[in-house]
Amino acid sequence: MSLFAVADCNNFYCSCERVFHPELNGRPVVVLSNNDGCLIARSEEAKKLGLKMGDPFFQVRDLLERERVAVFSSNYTLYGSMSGRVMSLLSQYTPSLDVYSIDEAFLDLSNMGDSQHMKRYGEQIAHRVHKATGIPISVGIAPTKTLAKMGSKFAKKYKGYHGCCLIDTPERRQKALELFPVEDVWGIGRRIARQLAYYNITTAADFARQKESWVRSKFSVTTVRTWKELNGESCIVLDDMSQKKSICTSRSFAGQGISDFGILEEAVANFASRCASKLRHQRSCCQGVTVFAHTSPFREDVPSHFIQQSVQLSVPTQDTAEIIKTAVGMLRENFPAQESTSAPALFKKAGVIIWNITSARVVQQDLFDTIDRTKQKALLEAIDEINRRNGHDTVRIATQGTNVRFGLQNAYLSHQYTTNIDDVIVAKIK
DNA sequence: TCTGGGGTCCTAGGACCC
DNA sequence: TCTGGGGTCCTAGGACCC
Repeated sequence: MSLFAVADCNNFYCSCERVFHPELNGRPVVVLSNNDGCLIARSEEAKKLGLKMGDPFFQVRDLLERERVAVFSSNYTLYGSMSGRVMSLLSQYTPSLDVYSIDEAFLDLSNMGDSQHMKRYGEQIAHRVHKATGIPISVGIAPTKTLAKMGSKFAKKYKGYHGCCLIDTPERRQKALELFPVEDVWGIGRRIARQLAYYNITTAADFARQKESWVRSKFSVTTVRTWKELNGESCIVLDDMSQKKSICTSRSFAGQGISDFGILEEAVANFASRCASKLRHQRSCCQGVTVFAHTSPFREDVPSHFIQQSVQLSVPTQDTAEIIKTAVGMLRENFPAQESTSAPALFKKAGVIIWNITSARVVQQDLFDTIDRTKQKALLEAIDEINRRNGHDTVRIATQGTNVRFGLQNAYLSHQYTTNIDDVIVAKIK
């Protein structure tokens, strides 16, 4: 009999900031996206003020000030490091840990004894993680991942669970399903929830009660799997997520946007370089490269422009220079010619995606290849090593430029408490 | 004025082949 | 006027996730 736990960090980014600002406990806190664009994390107090996920910062700024909400720019170095601490602790409680996202992981608890003891086990996990890292978490335990996710939401909502909700018996499952809105089920998004509402299906129990053939006829196999999981049949398998099948690096640009080709080219070169670096980090090569750039989708007063082009390379590569050259080449081909009469396109966001990813060990050679791949590999390894020691982009390709003119806006950035020696908190003893 | 970033899987439809 | 049938592969777009 299968049994899974999911451990979910509560309002993770906000909790990370609070670890180093304990005075913010009990107060509303929000964390902003890149460029301080919109809200991507809210503490419970902030949620109660009516602040929504994705709210544009400039629209809620007055409210934030009025309610004295603590505001932070996103600090991914800090969150990544705190996530590592949490995951490392969780791994001690299971033979098999699946890290699902920066703030969430599944623990396989199958064949680890009577499920009745698991309630206590889950509480221990929650308690230990909180005590050791300062991050509060919610644990859900059930025979399927979808039910476990449901459990973690109950554990988060009701303090009485002491951090862990166990949904093991059919009776408990039925009760939980009845109390749970179908749109909150893992795997049911806005679109499907709307269709279900049309059939008067509003709770998870309503959905679970339907016939499998009906679900199959109306939705895709993914939704059928969700339905099975709600009925206690475990069928969602997470594959290894450490080896990405596509890698994307993209940014929005602060302010008006970019109209100058040279600056956009430099940005794209840097995105391509980051992609190549992530690719080598997971010891892979890619054969597909996509570049895109577009104007703001929110502005109707200026001309909109979308650039997107992909290409398949003849030989899989992990070379920074080659990926930059490919991406920048496609950008140049598609960049709109400036007409003196009209205003230039203001590009607000751009990015590079690499795909068709394979292991670096088995690269299919091309008969007509003109590059000395062995020599190139040695060069890349040397560059990665220098950048690893001295900070990334110490050595870079000329197209990447020397100054970051499209720099991020992050006015409310906290320190690198856990990864930079100069930022480590100093304790004062009185 | 100011609206994130990075992924996965599924499906429909077109291209192409015999 | 009538214009096969079946299969595979690829891709774009949609839906979902955090």
